[in-house]
Amino acid sequence: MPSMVSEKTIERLSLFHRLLKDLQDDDVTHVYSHQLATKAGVTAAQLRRDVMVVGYTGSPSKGYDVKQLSLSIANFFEDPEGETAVLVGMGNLGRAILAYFNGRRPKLHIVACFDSDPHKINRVIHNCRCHPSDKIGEIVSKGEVRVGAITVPAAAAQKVADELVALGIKGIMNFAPVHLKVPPDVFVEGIDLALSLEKVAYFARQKNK
Amino acid sequence: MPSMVSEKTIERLSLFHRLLKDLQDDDVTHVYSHQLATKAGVTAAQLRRDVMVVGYTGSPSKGYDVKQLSLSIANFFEDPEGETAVLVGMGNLGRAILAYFNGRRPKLHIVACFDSDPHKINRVIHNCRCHPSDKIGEIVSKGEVRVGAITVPAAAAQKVADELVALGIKGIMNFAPVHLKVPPDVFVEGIDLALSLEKVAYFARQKNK
DNA sequence: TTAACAATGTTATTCTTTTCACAATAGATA
DNA sequence: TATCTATTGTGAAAAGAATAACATTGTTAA
Repeated sequence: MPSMVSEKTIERLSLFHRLLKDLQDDDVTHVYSHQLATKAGVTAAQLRRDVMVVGYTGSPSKGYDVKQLSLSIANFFEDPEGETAVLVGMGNLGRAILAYFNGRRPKLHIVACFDSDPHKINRVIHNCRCHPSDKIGEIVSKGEVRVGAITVPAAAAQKVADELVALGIKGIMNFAPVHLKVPPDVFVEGIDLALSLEKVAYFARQKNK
Repeated sequence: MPSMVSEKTIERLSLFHRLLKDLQDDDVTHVYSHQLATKAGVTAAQLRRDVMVVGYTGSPSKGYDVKQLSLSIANFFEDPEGETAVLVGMGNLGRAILAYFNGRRPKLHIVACFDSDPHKINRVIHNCRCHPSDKIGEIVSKGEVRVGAITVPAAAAQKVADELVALGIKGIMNFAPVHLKVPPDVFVEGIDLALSLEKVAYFARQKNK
């Protein structure tokens, strides 16, 4: 792979991809950068710059061909058949995440989930049987899954992360409010709801003065 | 108010604040920038730079006084008694968010929640009675609440946002996968789980090559 | 008392990301 | 066909964020 594409750009491309799919559903065939940009909440210049990295090029008069650009982005992302993932931590948040992803279009499918609470073991929640947390290594074979989500309490998160890494997982969505230490070949996206809320509250206070 | 502090800095300060409270619970009285930085997953230089904005200054030999710095950050954030918020959308995610915030330390408390599904109306979930979505304006008086969370389907999100804005809300956590159009005096934090996951999957693929 | 040390506060530098600006271009119009 | 218009692709400039560097300072120890 040539150059490293920034996280921000990947996020936006993913967003554009979704919007383009929506447009396709509405049988729209062409779209201008500023139209798509408005939907995405970014500037047209930014969008064009992002589109550069996928190599697709539009027409000055017709704008972008919706289908072609969508295909180009998908091709850039190169995820063939839908990805699979595991989820550890079947609390309120874990179950919601599970429902969120396994409910809608099965782009990504959570194939196994885990919890340390014996009461939850073997219960089937949203098409997913719950296994004991300490059996991850036995149930999921190494290299089988590339993505994991952690929705356990903060105190248990690092241990879970270590196990996932040992399993060969290369990408982690971490909902636990702690910084995870992982090897450099593992990508961690931290989603800290309490922090986000704190931020919103701060700027909300700022705004009404 | 003097200068505008960046979102990133606010996030990190909030994180430091949390870590400092944990340290206080463990009766730690002093901490060095590099120690705290390690826990937070940032560099010491960055931490020191962030701490500058709150005006507190540590000692070259003892480092930071945990209690004092914590207080300084709290003071900088200037949220007096705990903030209140409303939540719209009592689906899986909405309920999880509700449990997440109303369960733990009641820094922020969700005081009212709403859903358009008649079956959910008047049910009490996690200490919160569910009201009809179209009655927000009647139940919450204008200016009473500054923060709102949106966990409704994408198609309904903008309408809900408009109502919240009319209510005088200045900060929104938006979990719906759409860009919200709001006046410039309203802050929106978009939390798009599908997008985050897409990003994690992308980098996971990148990492194992 | 003074020198050595280790950590801070802050300035300067580097790096990254966004915005600006405009030449190049494809189609529409006369 | 030639001209006009609106949009793209992209280099250059600007803005923003992270890192590095270092003078300053309080404490310890000889």
